[in-house]
Amino acid sequence: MTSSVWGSEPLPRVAAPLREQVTDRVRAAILDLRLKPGERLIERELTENLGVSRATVREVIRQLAAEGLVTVVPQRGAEVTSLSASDAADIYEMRASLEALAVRRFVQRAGAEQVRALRAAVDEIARSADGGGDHLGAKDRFYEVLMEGSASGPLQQTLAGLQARVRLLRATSLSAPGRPARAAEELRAVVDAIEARDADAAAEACVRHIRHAAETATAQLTS
Amino acid sequence: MTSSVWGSEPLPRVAAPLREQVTDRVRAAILDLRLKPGERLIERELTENLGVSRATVREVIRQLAAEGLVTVVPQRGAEVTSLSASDAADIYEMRASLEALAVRRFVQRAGAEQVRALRAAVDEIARSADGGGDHLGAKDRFYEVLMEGSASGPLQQTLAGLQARVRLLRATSLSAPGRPARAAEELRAVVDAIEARDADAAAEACVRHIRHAAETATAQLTS
DNA sequence: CATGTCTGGCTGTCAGACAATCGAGAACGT
DNA sequence: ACGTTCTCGATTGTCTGACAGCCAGACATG
Repeated sequence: MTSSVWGSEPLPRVAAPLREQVTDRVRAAILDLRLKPGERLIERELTENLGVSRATVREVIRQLAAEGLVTVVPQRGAEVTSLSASDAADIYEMRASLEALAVRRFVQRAGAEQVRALRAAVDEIARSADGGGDHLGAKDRFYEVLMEGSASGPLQQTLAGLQARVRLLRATSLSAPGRPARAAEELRAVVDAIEARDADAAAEACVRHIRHAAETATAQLTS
Repeated sequence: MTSSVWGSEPLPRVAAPLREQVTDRVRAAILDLRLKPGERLIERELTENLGVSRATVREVIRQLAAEGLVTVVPQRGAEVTSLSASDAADIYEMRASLEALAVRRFVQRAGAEQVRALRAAVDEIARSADGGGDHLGAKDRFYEVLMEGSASGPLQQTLAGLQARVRLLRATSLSAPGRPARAAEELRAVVDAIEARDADAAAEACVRHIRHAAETATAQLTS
């Protein structure tokens, strides 16, 4: 490959179109619960608060709708998606299946460097679990590495959508005492299996992790 | 349920927003290969051919991009997605996982009436396999019933996206001689297990079916 | 032949406009 | 006082027209 001279391939596209910056802003607002589930998104308000035209706002809303973060009701507009308990259960189950797949792909496709990065990420999570540190951010980095290494566009896209929706619940599920530490441990098991290049064990550990997350989350939800 | 008075639930939404009609048209064009993978979608052309404004066209494109049917390159516009062999493999694997889940949900949630409908659908597929009939349409109906009975919004949405992408390949994968008949048989096995309310067996049969489909498809692709 | 320049074709974004529709409150009849 | 109908403001759905910026390929130049 001649690409090794210039770093990585086609060029990761730096200059973000305005529409994407706006999408990110709104998505962040939703995930931070500054916009709460069920709340209506009025186009005019968004144009004013974000300083962009209505056309742009509408494209952004469609984008977020496709990600499942907002729900559009014809002739009434968009509101922040609020998930039913059964939706939540299904989403966790889907995540379990697909992340297991992602982990398998990681074992097949990732290089030694990426395995190291994943190990580093899980260590960071563990550190942030007991003590200080940006736990959410650390987890994000973990998944970033995982997706990068599994090298599958379709998987990445789909899982991103699922994860975003999980985060609509995460604010509650994370609050369970002691959960972060155990989560870190479960993820460590995944990485252990990956380092041993044991795809089956890694996938299984991954499923176990998400099942646990789902349990604590739904426990919070129904209480 | 009071809904039995008025037929089925919230109201299936009859008057489709123009945007959705257009989306359907373009999607159909892509799946029929009237727009071939790699072909560019020029906004102005679409506005003329479809008789709608550019704003509407752009929202449609974003929608299809989210479904994975078109790929947008910043500053260059959209083109029909062309899938790599590895993408195809991943998509089939994802489908296997998620449809297995859907089948499980169907076993849990579907009523006797829906099981009957599913049986009818698979019979229809078998009939269309050897002889005349709309094979594609029959399969669509099968999945429609399956999704309806599994009663999961997230699952339905995600699987719809995957299926659409599979169809980008299906024109080739279906051409394998004798494949329709065996596909019908595999699906019958799924329904058998469902009728026996054996979720595990049903899920397994489902995975087997999609693995086979994936094999014949990729065999065609790499040849 | 390699390099620099120009130009047409598209996309990205904006502003403003108008009809259709929904929801809530006002007006009404009983 | 209560249910029904009417009315109106708020919002979405869609269109038109416009303009700047970017990209690729044609063209000119040394």
